[in-house]
Amino acid sequence: MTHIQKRNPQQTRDRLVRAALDLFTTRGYHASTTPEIAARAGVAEGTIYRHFESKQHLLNEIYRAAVRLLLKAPQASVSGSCRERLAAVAEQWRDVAARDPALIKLVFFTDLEGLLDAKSREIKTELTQALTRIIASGKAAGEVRAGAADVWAEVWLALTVLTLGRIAAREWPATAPAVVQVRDAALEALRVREAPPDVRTL
Amino acid sequence: MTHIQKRNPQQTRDRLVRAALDLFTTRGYHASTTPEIAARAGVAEGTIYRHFESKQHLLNEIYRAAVRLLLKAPQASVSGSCRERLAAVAEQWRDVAARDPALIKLVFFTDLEGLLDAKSREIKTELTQALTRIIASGKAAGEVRAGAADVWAEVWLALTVLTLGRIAAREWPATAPAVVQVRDAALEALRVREAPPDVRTL
Amino acid sequence: MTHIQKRNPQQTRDRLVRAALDLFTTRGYHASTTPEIAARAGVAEGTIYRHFESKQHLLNEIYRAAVRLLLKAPQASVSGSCRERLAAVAEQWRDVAARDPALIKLVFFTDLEGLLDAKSREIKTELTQALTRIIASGKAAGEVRAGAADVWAEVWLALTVLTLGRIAAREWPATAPAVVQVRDAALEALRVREAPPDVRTL
Amino acid sequence: MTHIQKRNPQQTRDRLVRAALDLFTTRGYHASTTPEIAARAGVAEGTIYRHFESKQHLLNEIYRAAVRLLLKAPQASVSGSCRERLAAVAEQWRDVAARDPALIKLVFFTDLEGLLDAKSREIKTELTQALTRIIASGKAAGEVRAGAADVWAEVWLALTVLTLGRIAAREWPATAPAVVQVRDAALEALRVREAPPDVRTL
DNA sequence: AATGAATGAGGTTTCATTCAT
DNA sequence: TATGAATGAAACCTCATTCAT
Repeated sequence: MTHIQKRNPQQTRDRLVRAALDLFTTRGYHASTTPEIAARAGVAEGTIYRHFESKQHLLNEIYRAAVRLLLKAPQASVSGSCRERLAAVAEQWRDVAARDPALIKLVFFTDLEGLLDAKSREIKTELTQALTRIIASGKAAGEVRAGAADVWAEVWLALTVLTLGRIAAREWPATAPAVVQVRDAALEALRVREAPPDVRTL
Repeated sequence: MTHIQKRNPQQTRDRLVRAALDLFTTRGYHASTTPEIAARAGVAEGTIYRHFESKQHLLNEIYRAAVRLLLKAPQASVSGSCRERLAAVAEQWRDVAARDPALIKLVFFTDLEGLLDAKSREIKTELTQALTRIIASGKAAGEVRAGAADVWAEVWLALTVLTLGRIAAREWPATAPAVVQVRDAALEALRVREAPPDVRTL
Repeated sequence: MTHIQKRNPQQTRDRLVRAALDLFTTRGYHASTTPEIAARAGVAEGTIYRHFESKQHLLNEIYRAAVRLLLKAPQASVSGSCRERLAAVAEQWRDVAARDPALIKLVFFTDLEGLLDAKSREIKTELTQALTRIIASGKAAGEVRAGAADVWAEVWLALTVLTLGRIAAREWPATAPAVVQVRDAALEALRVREAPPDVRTL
Repeated sequence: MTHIQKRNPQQTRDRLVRAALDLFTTRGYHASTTPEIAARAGVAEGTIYRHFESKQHLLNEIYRAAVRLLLKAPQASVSGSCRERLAAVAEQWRDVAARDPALIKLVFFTDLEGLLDAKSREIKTELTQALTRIIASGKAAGEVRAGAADVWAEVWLALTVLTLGRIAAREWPATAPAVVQVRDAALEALRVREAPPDVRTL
């Protein structure tokens, strides 16, 4: 009667993560049911609970993994001018959006109000903080227009996310003219310049 | 035994709309139950269905009313330079955000994936179209930087919405420096200038 | 599709209480499922939750009602000798056992470990306390053998409950010789005598 | 990858029995899950089913072992007066209660309604029968008050079990005054006397 | 004999909706 | 129009049991 599939447990977990990610980002969290998730992963419903404490824990684990992936970009980009560093982050994120749109949708386009736990909320703020640090250093170097660094971070993020959303939705290819238009608009908004010649070296 | 409240039917409907709006924008649609909505409106559960076909119809009616309200701003602003018109729209929307934050949250910050009907999706596109028209006219007048008008509309909207969200969340007062910073950034991004002197008039 | 039964809500509640009482005392709490309870009450499963917060609350409400009923006996019996008062309690409880065996089974023969809430545990101790008070007054009057009153209460209760169980199980009629045998054994165990003549009156 | 513990199979079985006994008597049968039992026994979930057909079989085997142990006392006590024999049984059972409270709890204080199989129910009746035989012989010798022997057996058992419960729960030490009080009350209830002088021997 | 991932029936509970009053 | 008890499908989750390893 019972047909037990033997599989590498990591494999099962991965299938569940993928199924949940896809459903959460298309239907939303509440509209994605555990039977659906299990069916899409090709496992029994109970199997979900051998790998995750609850549906909400499943969401949070996926969410944190996604944010952690996005955090790599600003964390890796430590050298170069502010402009170059922001460009590097945007480029890597566009790659993610093209390769795995669901990740982008989960982090930036899914309403997770009241579903994220403390750890998830914390890592989420790290994202804006990482951007704020890049811009703050750019300000110190005179590359950025006057204004609060965290606000500039939000401005840049809002416009970058606009692009990511279209790429993730396959509405814009990653190389569309609109992508360049928005990217330049973001830099223009902050008036991020190349580092000016260092006066002291003269 | 049953205690029937005699009330102006419009009043009852309004109370339901307000209750639903508040709940949808704080808890989200799925997490807001019809018993809760009725309780907050001070009516019986069944009363909802005297005024709305279903919970989803209720949402759509509220949504359309909200978008219609926001549409007033671009539709009213028919004269003046592009810069002036955008400024007028932003100002009116900031007023809305300060006065009735839930409206802003519903339209711009609530995930309504799969819940909106055709009519709602249609009126939503009217919003960006109205903005696009303003910018297109600005482009014709040479006030806006090169680039697709609908993309500029999205850029301006993304930054304006960023501000509205903070105002609606009571995180920024409508007159905060950050509001000015973002507003100017948006205009700078599009490089929206005052109308240049009309050569033909010389 | 849906067929809504209109009934007096109190009636529905009573039917649920009766169904749950019967099932809890025959199958046990855990083995009685909510579908079974609803079916036996002739209502839909969801109806349970309009009347009780949860299955466990349902149990506790029934439990307290049962104990409250049993408490009436010792509370009513305020006058007379200790022997008479205990006899009165036993008689009333035997009536309950004959009339509504499930009540007796729930209070004395169902394992409710970990299922009773604080209020229920509290009212349960009132039962032994009420008995202890009767015996303590008997001791003061010299009607009861030496020994801790609360222990005598437990002894009397153990033997009375033995009888109640058989009556409730319909194994003994309320008037069986065994009932008399155990009742007298209980009184003998405590050596509950009629009140001796009050020396002071001589 | 799988780590197989090599152990004496009897040892594994014993660990499972102990774990189940402990859990069944603290949480109850239904509230004790097989994963919990396995965890407490330090074995894998599946291992339970190498030693027992099912959870219910496990319960029944434990139950019968427990009753068998308790049966030793009345079966061993074949000589002496009725009073002495009952005293011997009680003493041995008090030892069990002090040494292994779970056994006492399982047999006398756990609701096993609907869980015991025919064999278990049968051995359980042997317990009262053994007591009944002791009392019947006492009656024949004129040591016990008039009344049905099986009822006296139940009376004596009810009071003895009262004591065992308190000892098992560590609420009374085995030598508490209350223990003596209840023991004597039981004997008094039956009016178990020392054997009267045998008239025929005069 | 032992493992433990997988199963799936079935548990409790929620909630949008209905309809007799 | 309003009520609110009733409905029942369906949600999330548990857990005794199986079986490939």
